[in-house]
Order: sequence, then structure tokens, then C-alpha cells
Amino acid sequence: MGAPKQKWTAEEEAALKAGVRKHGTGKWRTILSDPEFSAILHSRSNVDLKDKWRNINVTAIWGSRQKAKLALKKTSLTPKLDGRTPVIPKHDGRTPVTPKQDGRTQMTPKHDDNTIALSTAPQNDEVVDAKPLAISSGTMQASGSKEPVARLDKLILEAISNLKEPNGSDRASIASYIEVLPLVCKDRYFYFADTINELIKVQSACNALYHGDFLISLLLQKIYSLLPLF
Amino acid sequence: MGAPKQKWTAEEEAALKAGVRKHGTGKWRTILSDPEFSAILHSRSNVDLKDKWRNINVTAIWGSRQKAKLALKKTSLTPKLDGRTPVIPKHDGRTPVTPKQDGRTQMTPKHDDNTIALSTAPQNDEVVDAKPLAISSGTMQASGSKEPVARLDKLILEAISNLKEPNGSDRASIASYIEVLPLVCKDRYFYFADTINELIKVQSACNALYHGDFLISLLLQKIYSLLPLF
DNA sequence: CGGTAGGGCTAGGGTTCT
DNA sequence: TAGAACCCTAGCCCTACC
Repeated sequence: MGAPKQKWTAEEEAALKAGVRKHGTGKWRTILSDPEFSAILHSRSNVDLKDKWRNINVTAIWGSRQKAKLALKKTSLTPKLDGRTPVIPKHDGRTPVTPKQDGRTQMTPKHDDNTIALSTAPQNDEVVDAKPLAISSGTMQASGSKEPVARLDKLILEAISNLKEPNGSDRASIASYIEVLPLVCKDRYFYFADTINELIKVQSACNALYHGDFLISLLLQKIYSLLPLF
Repeated sequence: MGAPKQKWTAEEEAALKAGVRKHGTGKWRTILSDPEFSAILHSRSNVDLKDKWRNINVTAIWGSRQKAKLALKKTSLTPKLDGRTPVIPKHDGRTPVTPKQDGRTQMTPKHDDNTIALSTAPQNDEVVDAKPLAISSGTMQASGSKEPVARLDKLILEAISNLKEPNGSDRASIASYIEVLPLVCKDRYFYFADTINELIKVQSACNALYHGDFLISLLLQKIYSLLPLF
């Protein structure tokens, strides 16, 4: 009787996504204060936003895993690196070794010591040969973890495979799948918005090649080129 | 995130408590400068100390009146006393309208009498035999979540090891460490049995480090008194 | 500036409800 | 049972006030 449980409406969810797109994740209060969204989200708290965003991502991850049954296309660029040391975003026994830097200057995104270092780096789109590296993987955290979060490249492949349609998938479908990225890349300030924009661009440009290996290659290239940005 | 959140270790917490005992509250900078604690707390700022102290007190106060967590387990043994804590003006991150109101009932106060003051006078704790702990037995919870309990055994070990003294640690020292337990165990009564088991194991394994059953009894007793209902 | 007190916020684990 | 919505709180950050 106390809490009726307010279900999120499509409008609210859209506003949330737009808000994240505009201000970034973790800026719940900011989003809520933005007059552009405050009207729609007036009955939500910053915590609600955070929780909802989490649910959205969790769902996305699971969705992709569920459909993972589909055999991946044997593409020429099938990543073959396995047994890679998973990156673990969690910090367990962090010993007090690092004094916190006080001069809180710019938020220079710093890599964690245990993140993968992508040496490729440049956001140059001219990358021709998609040579997937072990992007991050990172386990879903010990407890109850069945499997490590799918590798980024696998997720992409999975998405492409599953979305495969006679005449190609539409933008929304792709985006739906790609939404999984923020989760995979979180902790690195890899913003969802940028990814989506970029991917959609790629898609538009290669609409004809849709689910051929070539497109996959392009997508992967794109993803990889974006990763070093954080 | 630049700063991954440094969780306070039992050692740090103990140092903080000792520092407050020695210099008083509000003397964060002083505590930090005290060579006795500076080593342990070197990665903390005076503000951190202040915040941690606040958290400790808040949880301590609330811990006593904490809601009686469901005893769960279909095992009838314990009557399922369910209740909500009367919500008090606590300002968490939520600021929105809060259309939600939940007037739940108060819990049935069994007996909330913990909050033992270990820092000062020793209470007449009659050494009780570590037998009455056979409370909820079954909850083995075997595989799976072992994480939530946060390694109670390690804490104990840590305490005993660190407090190790030529002739054994005195009551105050032990108590200082044990104080941390309620924080770890709170709201997780269902793990209590496991906890006890862990303690017993520790007792067997580290027999040389403490004063035998006598001390363990004290520990158990203390834990017992700190855990609300049962 | 340096320090403390106190309000506020987010992240993440938990819990409740459906 | 899973998923969505909601709760709890540790650790930090921000601002006001000396």
C-alpha cells in the first residue's frame, strides 16, 4: 500500500536517454534539473534515474546473451583471442598505497592499471584492417557470475548476426543492440551517445552491405577507433 | 571514474577510532598528523576521517533499532517478524517530489540493547561458553554468495594478528576491533551461523594467536550482544 | 588558504513487488 | 523465476562558515 510502483513510461524513458545523451551518465541530478527534461521526469528522483538506467543496461546485456545461441558467422575476422586476462573493474583489496591526489584538476580520464591498453589509438577512421584486439572483457563480478561479459567484438558480431534480416536491420534495431556498449565500457567514461552516433553513421554509409563481413568489419573498426578516446 | 572508491579497512577504522579516543572528535587534522596513525591513514584526508566517523555513528545508532530482518528460511523456527523502521528524516540523494509515502508500521521492538561502550569501562562480561550459538543452524547457503559477509574470518584474523602482543591482546584492543563486526554483519543475520562457524574455524587455526577459548567466548559474546534480535 | 560541519550526490548492493 | 522499481548507505564532493 505504501508504494504503488510507478512504471516508467516510454516518454520518461526517452527523456532519460536523451538526458544521458546530453549530459552523460552519472549526471542524474543535472538531467533532472534540465528544463528540457524536468517536466517529463518531475515525478522521478535522481536515484530513480540512476536505477532505471541500470535496468535498461542490464536488460540489454541479458538480451544479447539470450540471443547468443545463434551461431556466429564465420567471418574472416573472427577474433581468436581467448583466455585473455579479464579486466576487472572492481577493486577488491585496494590497499592504501595511492594517496589521493588533492589537486582535483581536470578529470583526466585515467586508465586503471588493469585496463587493456589499446595501442591503436587514433580516432582515425581510415583504419582498414579490422584487427580486433581483446577489448575489455571483465567479468561480471564474482558472485554468481556465470560468464564474463561478452567481449565487445563478440557483442557486435552477435548483434549483427541476430539482427540479420532479409533486407537488413533498421537503425533502431542496431541501436538497441549497441546500447550494450556503455555497460561494457563503463568505468571508462565511454559515452553511449557518441557510440550510437558513430555507429549509425557507419550504418547509413554502408547500408547496402548490411550484414556482410565487410560491414561487420567496419563496425568493429569504428568501435575500436572509438575506444581509445576515453 | 578517476577515484574508484576506497573502502575503509578494519585497520583504518580502528585507527580512526583510536584517534578519536585520543584527540577527540573534530580533530581530524590532528589525528592525521599523529605519527601513531599517520601511517595507517596516510591515504585518507581529514575530510575523509570526518565522513567516516559520521558514517560509523550513523550506522551504530541505526543499527540498534534496525529493522528486524526477516528471519527467512521456510524453517518455521523463527516467527517471521517483519517490520519497517520508522523512516526518519534522512537525506539521501533523493530530492524530488516524493509522491511516495509509505506509512508502514513500526517494528516490534524486541530488545535493542546493544551499543556497548567498549572504549571505556569493561562491562561485566561473564565469560559464557560458546555454545548458545547454535541458533539458526541450517543456513548453510553452501555455494554461491560468500561475498556479502565480507570475509568475517579475515577480519577476525586481521584483528588477532594485528593486535598480537607478547602476552596477548587486552580486552580493549580486541573490542576495538570487534566493533567493526556489527557493521559487517548487520542485516545479515542469516549468515550468522556461517559466521560462527568461521569463527570456530579461526579459533582452531589460530590457536596460538589468542588466548584460547576464553577469548573466543568473549568475541562471540560480543558479537552476540551486538546483533539485535534472536 | 586551512579546517570543520553538514548538506547533497552517486554507485552499487539489496530488497520488494509483480 | 526474472525483471523492474525501489531502498539503504559508504564514500565523496560541495559550500558555508570560521
